[in-house]
Amino acid sequence: MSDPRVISLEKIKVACQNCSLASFCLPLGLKQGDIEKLDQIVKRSRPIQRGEGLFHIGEPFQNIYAVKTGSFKTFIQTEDGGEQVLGFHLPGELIGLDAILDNRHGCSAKALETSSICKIPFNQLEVLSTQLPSLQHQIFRLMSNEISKDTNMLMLLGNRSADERLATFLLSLSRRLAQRGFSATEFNLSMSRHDIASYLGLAVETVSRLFTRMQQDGLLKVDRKFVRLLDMERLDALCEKNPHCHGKQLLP
Amino acid sequence: MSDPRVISLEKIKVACQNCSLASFCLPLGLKQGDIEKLDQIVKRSRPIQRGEGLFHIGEPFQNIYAVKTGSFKTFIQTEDGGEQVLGFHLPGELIGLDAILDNRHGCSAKALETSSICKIPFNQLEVLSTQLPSLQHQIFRLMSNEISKDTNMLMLLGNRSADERLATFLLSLSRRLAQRGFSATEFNLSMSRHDIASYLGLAVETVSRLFTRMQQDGLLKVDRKFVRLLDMERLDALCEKNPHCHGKQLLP
DNA sequence: GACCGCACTTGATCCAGGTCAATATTACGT
DNA sequence: ACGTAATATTGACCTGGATCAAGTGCGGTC
Repeated sequence: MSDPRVISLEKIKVACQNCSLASFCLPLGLKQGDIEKLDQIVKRSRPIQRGEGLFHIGEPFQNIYAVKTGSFKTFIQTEDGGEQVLGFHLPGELIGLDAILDNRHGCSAKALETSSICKIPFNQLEVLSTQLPSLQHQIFRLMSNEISKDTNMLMLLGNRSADERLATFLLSLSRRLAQRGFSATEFNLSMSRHDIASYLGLAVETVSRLFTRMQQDGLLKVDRKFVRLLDMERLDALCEKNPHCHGKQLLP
Repeated sequence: MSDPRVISLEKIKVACQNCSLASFCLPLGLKQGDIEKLDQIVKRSRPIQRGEGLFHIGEPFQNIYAVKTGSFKTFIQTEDGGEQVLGFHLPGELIGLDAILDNRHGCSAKALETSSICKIPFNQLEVLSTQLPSLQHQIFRLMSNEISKDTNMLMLLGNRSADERLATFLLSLSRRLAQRGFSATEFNLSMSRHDIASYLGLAVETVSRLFTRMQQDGLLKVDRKFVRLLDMERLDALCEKNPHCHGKQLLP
């Protein structure tokens, strides 16, 4: 119908009503009419290039962000010039929830690839959520999820070996991608080895060695950014062998 | 006036209005009348003995808890019989916020000493907070605080040495106790060495050795559970030397 | 297509902190 | 007061993963 060379503005302006991520994101649990009200305060932005920042630590807090496409990392700069990566954010996940308390961002966020985002002015969201109990409930749920995600991460960093950490990380990505309709066994890592290492509390060299060793062991195949998980069984075993989490999985 | 041998029921039934913790806890920012409404859904409990559990991982989520006196730890049992400690909770801090998402507790909580708590049915709190915007706001703030607390912990576990971790932990305790009107330099550790080690991702032996080494270095004095911080300067230096957090301090 | 720069890999070495084992100290029940 | 169990300290040793130091290969530029 339309010329495929022309970028459709419709695609950028997808409303919450039609968004495929609605079932992970703020609209979950809302009635049709309520989604429309939410939709009116959401600002959809032009694409964000790889490496471009979303907000910087210390900046005043105005908006929370929902990833629409692509991926982001949140991080804190260390004084020696390094970065501590705090999290990776896939479509449907919210960024900025840690800033409510002191009205200032507690970390920085930047795009790992060309991405797009929905921007939601938090004070408007707060007002709206007093009017829509199910919206309030969903915000509570998402914040609660953020908290349990972090505590899982604590478990990971607190008492797991390097290979267990990497396996857990890969399976977490796999699961989140699968939820969003992508392949659970083949995907591209949008983040660098450095980012992965920092996130998992390891050295880059260790991550690199682990990838090659896991490949030798037939657990996976890795080529640059591209990963194919071959033996989910044994990868799972690496993750589950430790904590007795009553069916909980580590990492979101 | 009253017989001192008789335990005053008044003391147990302190209402939010008179509670000294109101400035950390849910009532912060509420008008007098609104505090009274909050007060009506809060259930105050009999004292809880050391070692007694508050809730157990996997149990259905009904209430959130605010520590009134004493202290608690939250933790997850590992299958080898050990525990991973997720956090310590002082008066005015909330427990259970991670359970909202899947309506089940994601960790267990138990008292570290004889303690008392306020129990708040979460669904009633949710209803009330749609009516009281400032209550909703305070819940958002407290949850946000929980998130940034955890991300700070990630930084700590991700890239800090053992002595930096212990120093950070001690100063965090010190600051939180001072906020609550206790001494910043002298206090009792209600948790065991084991708990501290688990929380900081270290071995018990390491924690023990660190205490003695820090004592030799004149940083502090430790006798069993009792700690006196002697050289705040150098303890601070141990914490701040690493991350460039724009004035943020690690740990709550 | 040749040069450059950066991300990644691989190898060699080292050490912080874990593990194992032997006391020491305290808390607690009888 | 005593015995037992839990908790904490101390010492000796070992190892996982950090650090240091070369390579290697890919993507971008002119």
